Amino acid sequence: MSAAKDRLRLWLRLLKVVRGMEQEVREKLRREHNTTLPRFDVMSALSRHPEGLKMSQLSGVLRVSNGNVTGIADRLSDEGLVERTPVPGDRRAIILRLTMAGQKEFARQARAHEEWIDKMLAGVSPADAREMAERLQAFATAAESEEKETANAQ
Amino acid sequence: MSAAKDRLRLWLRLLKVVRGMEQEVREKLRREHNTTLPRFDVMSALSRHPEGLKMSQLSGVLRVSNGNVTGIADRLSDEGLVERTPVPGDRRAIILRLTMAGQKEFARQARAHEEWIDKMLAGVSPADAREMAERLQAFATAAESEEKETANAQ
DNA sequence: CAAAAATATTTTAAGGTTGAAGTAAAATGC
DNA sequence: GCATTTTACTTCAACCTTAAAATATTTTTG
Repeated sequence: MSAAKDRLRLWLRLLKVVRGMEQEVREKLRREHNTTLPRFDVMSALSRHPEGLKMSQLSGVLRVSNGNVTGIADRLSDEGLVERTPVPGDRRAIILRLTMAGQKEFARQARAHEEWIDKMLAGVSPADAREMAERLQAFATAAESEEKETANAQ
Repeated sequence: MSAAKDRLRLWLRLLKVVRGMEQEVREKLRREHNTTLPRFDVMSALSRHPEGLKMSQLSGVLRVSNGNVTGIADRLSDEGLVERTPVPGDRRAIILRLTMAGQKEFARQARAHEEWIDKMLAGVSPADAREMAERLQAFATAAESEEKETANAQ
């Protein structure tokens, strides 16, 4: 009976902590790097795929809509941080890739980002961090399989 | 040295879990209740304050900008779910309050919301939920005092 | 092969979000 | 008391976000 309340309380706490930290990251990105979290996320995904990603792959990885990525790519492209190149053999598709300038800029941002997080979570010991990460991992996979089951059940 | 990496990993995991759940909640609110998370949040805050809240109190509680609440209140008001009443003695201020219809509608939504969360976190035992909530609480307060210290240091 | 279906992306409309600028009213200071 | 500052709120411009519609291209199918 109270299980639901305990879980709800956990959820509200998670939401509060994550939103608070996220807001701080957004503000620092804006003030210190003149960018936004969605832009950072896009560049981060691209930096993990130096060969570039198709628009649809990118929106898949980031779990956002296609149209969303279009707009962000437009703006990053205006600033010369990413480039669009055609996919040989499929004239519908486009590959998005960090430019040299984009790689450099992202490296700077990522360094700062890691420091911010380290400071924000300074109260969590590395061991605790590893343990909690593992537990969250368990949720995530459990939640996903649950989701699939529900989807299949319909 | 690797402490920063451990904390970063924890952060990315937290972000992933919370974003995933949040997205699911958003979608369910949209599809099953024809509303949005920000609207739900506003109504939730108002339901905890039956006497109503001034616009500025509301944006303070929700930690969003003033202008933000204005827009959401406009739309909720159009649908008759909240009402604005003047504050006697201060013609600048406005009290926002759930209407009867708003209270009823929010009660429905909150019931469903609690169930969704309970299902999503079904893999977490009540005891684990309580323990994690407590730990997160510790972060939050630690992070806040850290923030204040940094602010003071400048 | 031509019609139909599927795929990749962009555009659009509606809402959410912010910081900054604008308006109005109240409080403060001289 | 009146000028200044502060407070409460709204408006604005820019960006993020989505689902749905529109475009263009490729694949499938009859």
